[in-house]
Amino acid sequence: MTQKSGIAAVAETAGVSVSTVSQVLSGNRPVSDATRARVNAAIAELGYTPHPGARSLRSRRTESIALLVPDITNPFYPLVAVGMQDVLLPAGYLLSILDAGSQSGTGRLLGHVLERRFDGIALHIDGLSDADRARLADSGTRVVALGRDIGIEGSDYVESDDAGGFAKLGEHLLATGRRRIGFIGGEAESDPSRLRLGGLRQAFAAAGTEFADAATVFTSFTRDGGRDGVEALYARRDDWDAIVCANDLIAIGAMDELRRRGLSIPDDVAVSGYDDIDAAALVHPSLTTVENPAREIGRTAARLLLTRLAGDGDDAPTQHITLSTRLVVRDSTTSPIPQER
Amino acid sequence: MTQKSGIAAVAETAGVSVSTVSQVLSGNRPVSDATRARVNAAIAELGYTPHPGARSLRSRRTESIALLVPDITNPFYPLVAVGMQDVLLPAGYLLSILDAGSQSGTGRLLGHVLERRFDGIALHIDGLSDADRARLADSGTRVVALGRDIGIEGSDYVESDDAGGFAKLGEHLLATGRRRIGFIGGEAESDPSRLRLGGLRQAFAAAGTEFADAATVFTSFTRDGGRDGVEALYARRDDWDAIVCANDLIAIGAMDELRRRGLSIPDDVAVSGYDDIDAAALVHPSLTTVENPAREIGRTAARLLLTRLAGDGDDAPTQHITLSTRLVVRDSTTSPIPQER
DNA sequence: GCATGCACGCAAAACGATGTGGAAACGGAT
DNA sequence: ATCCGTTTCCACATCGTTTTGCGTGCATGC
Repeated sequence: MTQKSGIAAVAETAGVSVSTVSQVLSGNRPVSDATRARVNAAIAELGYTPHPGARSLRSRRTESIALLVPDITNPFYPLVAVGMQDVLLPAGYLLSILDAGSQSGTGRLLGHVLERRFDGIALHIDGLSDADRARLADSGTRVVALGRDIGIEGSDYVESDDAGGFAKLGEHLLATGRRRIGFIGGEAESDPSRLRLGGLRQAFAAAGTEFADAATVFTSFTRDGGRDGVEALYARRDDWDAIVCANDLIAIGAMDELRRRGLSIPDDVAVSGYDDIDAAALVHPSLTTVENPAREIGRTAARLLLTRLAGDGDDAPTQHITLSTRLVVRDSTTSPIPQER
Repeated sequence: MTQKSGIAAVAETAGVSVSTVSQVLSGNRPVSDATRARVNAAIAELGYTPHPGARSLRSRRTESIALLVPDITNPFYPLVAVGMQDVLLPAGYLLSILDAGSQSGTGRLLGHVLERRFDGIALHIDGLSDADRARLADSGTRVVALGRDIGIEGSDYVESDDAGGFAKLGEHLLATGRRRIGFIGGEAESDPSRLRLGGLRQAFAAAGTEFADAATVFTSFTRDGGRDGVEALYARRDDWDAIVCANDLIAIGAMDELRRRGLSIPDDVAVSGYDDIDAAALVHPSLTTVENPAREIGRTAARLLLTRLAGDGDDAPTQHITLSTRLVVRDSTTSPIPQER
């Protein structure tokens, strides 16, 4: 008893060759029904599982995909993950969610991720350094970007219509008489923050309304960021009548801080967010926000990756998909000031 | 130009043998400083990354660990993940978060996970079927269970002192005069639900107080579960003065449904949760709950796994760590009924 | 000057799969 | 019976590492 292991053991108990077992497994070549049955019986009997290392060594594929997010405790990202999994699992891929811990943690984690040779990587990262971009590009790994273009040759991306959503938000603020608007963005000058602010400006421009130029501060996409943002804004002036935040977590943090300062929401100042995470409907007052179709973003990204992985070609042109967003008006912006002209 | 790839290419440009390169990489054998320097230079020049498949093929290790959770959109789990990552990343392990989608999704995902041959698996799963338990056990993979014992030989587990937390909660309810208490648990008869309920009963027993035997219903650990739970409870009787929920999501769902029925919280009925997720402080009224040290659970679990993986022995006895919990009293249980005796 | 011991490197054998070129077996047509 | 085309299976090379067991060359102790 030579105690073979792996596929060799299966081959032995089935009384066939190693390659035949492999054929049965992969279906790459036809195998007679009788042999196939014997092989399958042997596999079941031994409880055999192919070794993924050996397999990927030959096939250069791992059948697994990574989702790299800046902060898994932001409830937006788990939804994206679930969306991706909706599509990937049925296709036989395993999705690994990797948490960079923060925007700046990306670089550290990227090394680990590339080493693992995932077949594809979905990135929801705002500030990608040039060095990291280069590492990604010549790793040859398929990349799909979420939320913004990542600037890598041949990598598709899917985003939400941030500008459109904020334009609708702008109209709404306008209609309720808000004029002195502060904006709290996420990590330094990140594209999403700018895009969102742009939509807002555009709405005011379209209405030809005078617009006390939105003061903007950049912090981080967290509750703490929201608190800091409010402090920074009120250090400049204290007559804001609306504070627009680049995501819901910031908005919730901002509300904490505004309340601490004795301001009433929405009577003194309106607050709005972005994403429409569950908590947006739970806070008091409930938060006006723009719905960001997280799960659909995940699904779409996964489909883009699968398409690229299947037709293993760089042939197809880069795809860029924009999902529409929806304004969700709640209490944090509604009640006041229908006057002024 | 034979165009070697991988370690062989590195060996060639450094002018050493393949094994020497491997030695430099792993540090398993001493290498002279001069050679080490040349090898490292070659590695940098070629941008070489070891192939993880080939590596794991020989070494039988993947340096990656999986965390399997029932529902990644429950904010409790991302915190656990972050805690694990705190410990694992510095140790050179990559953590993959895998979402089973639901308690029942576990089995489906488990196959995928075992195929991938992670070095270790952290499981936060309540109802593990016997078949799955068997698969896990004879996969030989190191397993650490979170929240409860998983019943696998040699697998450690870390849990929170659920019963203790609920005992404190019980005293609190008692002190505020609550007597007719309903309990909404998670997935059918799951251990955590029972444990938590047990702590509650114990507190009442200790006080020698008459206790309208807690009616219990089991649904799922989600907001929807909370709504269903309230419906089920009120189908039995309608004079509850407190509803204790097995986690915060259930509690939040329950509050939605109670409010829909025109009941006032906490005046008509008190509501409590478990976990102390962010949302617990955000809902209105803010939710009394028991703090579950998610991040610390993650850290502890990771340490247990690492210990097992390092001293590759089944020698050490099974470890069982209980983390203490803390009652967090907020508005959802406080105001009313300090009378009666 | 000769055995002895160290420090370094190397060659070669795994590890467990995939996949290609052929060989054997089998029929059907001539 | 011979020939030819299919079908079905196998041997073998290959993927990129890790890991032993051995050579070297050099300083050391006598």
